[in-house]
Amino acid sequence: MPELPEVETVKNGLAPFMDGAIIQKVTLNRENLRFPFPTGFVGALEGQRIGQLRRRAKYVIVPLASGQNMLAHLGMSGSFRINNELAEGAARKFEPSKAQKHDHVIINVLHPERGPAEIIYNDPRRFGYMDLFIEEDQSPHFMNMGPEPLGNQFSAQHLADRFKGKRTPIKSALLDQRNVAGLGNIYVCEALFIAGIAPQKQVGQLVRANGAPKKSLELLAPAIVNVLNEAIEAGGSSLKDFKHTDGDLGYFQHRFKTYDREGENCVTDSCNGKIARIVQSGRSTFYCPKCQR
DNA sequence: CCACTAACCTGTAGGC
DNA sequence: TGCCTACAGGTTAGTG
Repeated sequence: MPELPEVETVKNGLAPFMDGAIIQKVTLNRENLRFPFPTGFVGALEGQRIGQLRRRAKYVIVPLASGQNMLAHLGMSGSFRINNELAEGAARKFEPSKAQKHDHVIINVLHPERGPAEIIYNDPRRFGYMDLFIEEDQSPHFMNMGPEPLGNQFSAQHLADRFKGKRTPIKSALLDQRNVAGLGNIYVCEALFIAGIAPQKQVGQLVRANGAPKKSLELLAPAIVNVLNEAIEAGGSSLKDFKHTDGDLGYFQHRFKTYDREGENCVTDSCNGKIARIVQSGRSTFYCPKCQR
């Protein structure tokens, strides 16, 4: 599930309980998720004071006083939930939460203001994973990764540089984390709709001979930024009060213009087209064949 | 290097 | 109710 906006929301939901807290105990209910936990994983975490949580692409990063960082990728179905006495509906005195199916990791933290909490990672499909790293640019997870779409390294020109002379369909190119980090199936469909670009369009066709981005590519970069920012805002509104984060972090409702709307009317006023679904490199693409060329 | 497929794993929705 | 198939928000190993 989680793409950049969801991971940002998860990070923001965890931060009030984890930033500045001490990790008291880490429980692994199995020895691997998608990959084995790294050797010494529990020892590297227990006893550490946590710095300020951050996000890179679809990873939540937990900095530790030791200089190491823990990272978590939620895969398709990963989520965190928080058990803390401040959370709505929780017992007044902190007590361990009832175990649920697919709870794989439990991190007990003690926060100086919010007291003890359990941070529980649940992941039915186990496509998620956790790892440790010291330097971000030396970690294999980040080494070849493209820029943050919400950072200042990202622009239409950056995409033009990556796309020049290539014949990859734009849909696949935007899912490729080396071009731009953090996009997934939903927000790629949404951004292409906003920019009016057909998902099959070959990326080289969006670049002029002199290497400058064509008009539609100029529209795409801000479309990506806007789609992500709006989704983050929608997720953020569900977190306004951390007392309501008792449930899962990782899933929130958002209205999409194309995603999962096969056969429905295009939302563009002047368009009488219907949203189509095609399959590109094994994944569903939703788009309006009339608006997107 | 490029483009595509299969694979990882479990749950759920829909057809019959 | 049950059985079967298709599909799900991500990544990566392998193929040609």
